[in-house]
Amino acid sequence: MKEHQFDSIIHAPNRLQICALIAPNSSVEFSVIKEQLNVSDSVLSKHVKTLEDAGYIQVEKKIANGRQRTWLSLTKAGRGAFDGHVAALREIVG
Amino acid sequence: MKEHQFDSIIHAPNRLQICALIAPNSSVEFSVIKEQLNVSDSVLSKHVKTLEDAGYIQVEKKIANGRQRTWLSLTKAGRGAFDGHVAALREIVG
DNA sequence: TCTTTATTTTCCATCATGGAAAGTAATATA
DNA sequence: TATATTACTTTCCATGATGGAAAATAAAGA
Repeated sequence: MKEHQFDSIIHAPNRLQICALIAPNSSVEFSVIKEQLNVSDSVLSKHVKTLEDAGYIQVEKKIANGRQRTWLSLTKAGRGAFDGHVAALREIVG
Repeated sequence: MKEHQFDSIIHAPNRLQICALIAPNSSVEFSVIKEQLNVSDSVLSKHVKTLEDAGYIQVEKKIANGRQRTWLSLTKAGRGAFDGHVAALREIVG
């Protein structure tokens, strides 16, 4: 059963981009996404939290050579929701 | 020079669908769109006004056998903005 | 211990969106 | 002609989304 479910959590412009940036990778750094989206820390942090609360992304803090960095990855549910949303968009716009 | 401009006026779920429903046609009836989107009169009317104010759609009242009906069509600017937005989405989601 | 780095959370203001109800304009009906 | 009906439109109101700035927090380094 293929999903083609429009998902308003994912549809929000910044969150669509966040998911799209993570999707091709296993995980992406917070700071990298922030730079790509060109948004403030607080804004990105809030969108990340929204996606995390939805169970769509997983947040991991890794400490590599003294620096703490936050890595984001799509959960299985998140990947499914993203793919489903993209499918829904394709269905809408043809 | 092709446009691939993300357009937040068009991105809103209902308006994306409104544009997508009109796009393949020269014009579509208000009531048909309302039925497809399953929204109230007032909601559709307001989204139509938003798109009209943006210069994206043209609203025409036609009176056919006694009944007034409103027909919606994309303006040239609207079609360009819609195509551009779809292109932007494709660029984002790959 | 005091900083610095990397977020996170709070505060605040604005905008978007939606439903319900009232308003409008153009007929149709009694 | 008065009233009703159809097809939206606009207003009112309430809620939720979004963003920036600034304060708060946590972990590691000097």
